[in-house]
Amino acid sequence: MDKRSISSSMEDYLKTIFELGETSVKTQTLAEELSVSSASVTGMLKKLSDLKLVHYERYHGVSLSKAGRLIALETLRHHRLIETYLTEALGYSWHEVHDEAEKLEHHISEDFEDRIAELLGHPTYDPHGDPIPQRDGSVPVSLGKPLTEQHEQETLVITRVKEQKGDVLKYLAEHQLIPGSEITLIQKAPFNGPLTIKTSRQTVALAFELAKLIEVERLAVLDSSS
Amino acid sequence: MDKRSISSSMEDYLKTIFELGETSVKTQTLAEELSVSSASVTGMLKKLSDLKLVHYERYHGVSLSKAGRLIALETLRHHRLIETYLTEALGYSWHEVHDEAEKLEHHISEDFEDRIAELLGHPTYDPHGDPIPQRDGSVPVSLGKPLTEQHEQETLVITRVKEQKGDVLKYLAEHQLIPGSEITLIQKAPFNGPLTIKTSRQTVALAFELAKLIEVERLAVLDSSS
DNA sequence: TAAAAAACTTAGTCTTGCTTAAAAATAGTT
DNA sequence: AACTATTTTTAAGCAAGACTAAGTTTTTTA
Repeated sequence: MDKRSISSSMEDYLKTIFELGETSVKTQTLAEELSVSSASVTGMLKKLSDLKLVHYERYHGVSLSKAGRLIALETLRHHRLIETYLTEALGYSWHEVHDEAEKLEHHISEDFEDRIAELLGHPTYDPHGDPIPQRDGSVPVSLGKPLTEQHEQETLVITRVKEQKGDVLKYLAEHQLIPGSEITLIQKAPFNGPLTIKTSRQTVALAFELAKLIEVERLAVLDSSS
Repeated sequence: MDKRSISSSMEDYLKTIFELGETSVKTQTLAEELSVSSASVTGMLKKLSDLKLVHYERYHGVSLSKAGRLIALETLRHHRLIETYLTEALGYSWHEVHDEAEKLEHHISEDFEDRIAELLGHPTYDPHGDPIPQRDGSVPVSLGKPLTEQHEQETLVITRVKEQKGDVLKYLAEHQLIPGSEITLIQKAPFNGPLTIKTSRQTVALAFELAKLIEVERLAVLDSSS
């Protein structure tokens, strides 16, 4: 109940559990994601469990409780609002915002949150196309599907890029692979091989693992009525 | 040398030592200012001394080293730039900015600092009239003198209000007692009694201790040669 | 289905920054 | 100059959050 008793560290754990999926999350996965030892994760999960923020059963993974989910969403909202604000108001490039937001998300007040949300016109997606959780705990839907699941020759619009690493994002931006861009999937090499993509400017080949992180929507459905 | 090894707590100590005066600062004074026990202060001073950030002699107070002073100024620069930014860009009132800045000052990057400084036109004073240390370590001069040192009947301009408490600041703002305002010192009661002040709107009486925190400049010197 | 491998937890430490209580040094007073 | 009062420091310990090493439990594999 008392939000003041939740540390930055706890917020990071809760946020990460949320991001790793609605289903049960394993100790090791969390450890890797948070760059921390498994033993540290176990220790923290016990603490979060005592606070009723997670459902945790020894040896069997963890998932968020209702209360924990709210804190995760709040933290994620901070993160994504800050990323949006840095981009829109302070002229950051999208590959520069993650680290700054990662620190600030734990230290802004609700008042600050409200003010930047207001100033940005209550955005629903951040510069990466990630949905921004709303104050009421709802999360805007993401209609896009991974690029890897699309058919060849289809014309698509990028809706989201689920990558965090600055250098990768910089590379993608240099090739116009950002939300809103129109692309055509030229070829998918077999055995999870690279995907060849045509942008407005050029043709690029993307590793399967990277393409999986790019979500797209079909530009227009033309084969059916109207 | 490695700035990453300086904690938020250390930054607060250094900043506070700086604010408490160029001269040697006592353990107890620091303890009160930081809301911490004297024993904690002693412990931290030993650590800061090992890092060569302060000159500390047991039982005889502490002062900043050159390196410590730079960190204090950097922290103070963050604080005052953030206060200015919150006021100018996010519509905060001056009595709301302190607490927010107090948290954020430890967590913004140099990049963020540069961007907001640029956006604000490299300001030299914050909304309270406090000088904003510059990146090179210089501090803009403050020419004002405490209201308590002025003569009666003098017309003055407020240049600085050295108060932090939100409720007091709110009260002062409601009476136009903010930097830039023109006032006349009507009367100084003897024995450090209250001061009577005329603003553009009304006449107010201020406790001596509060008036001491208000710095002013004479509006114009008319008695000497052009 | 039992042995080997992998994943997870427990136990014991470390660091930071804080606390209280007791001891030591400085300052003030007569 | 000595005694008391004040200030400061030392000592011991706590809580958070991390670590390593060792011990369990679960899963995989033969």
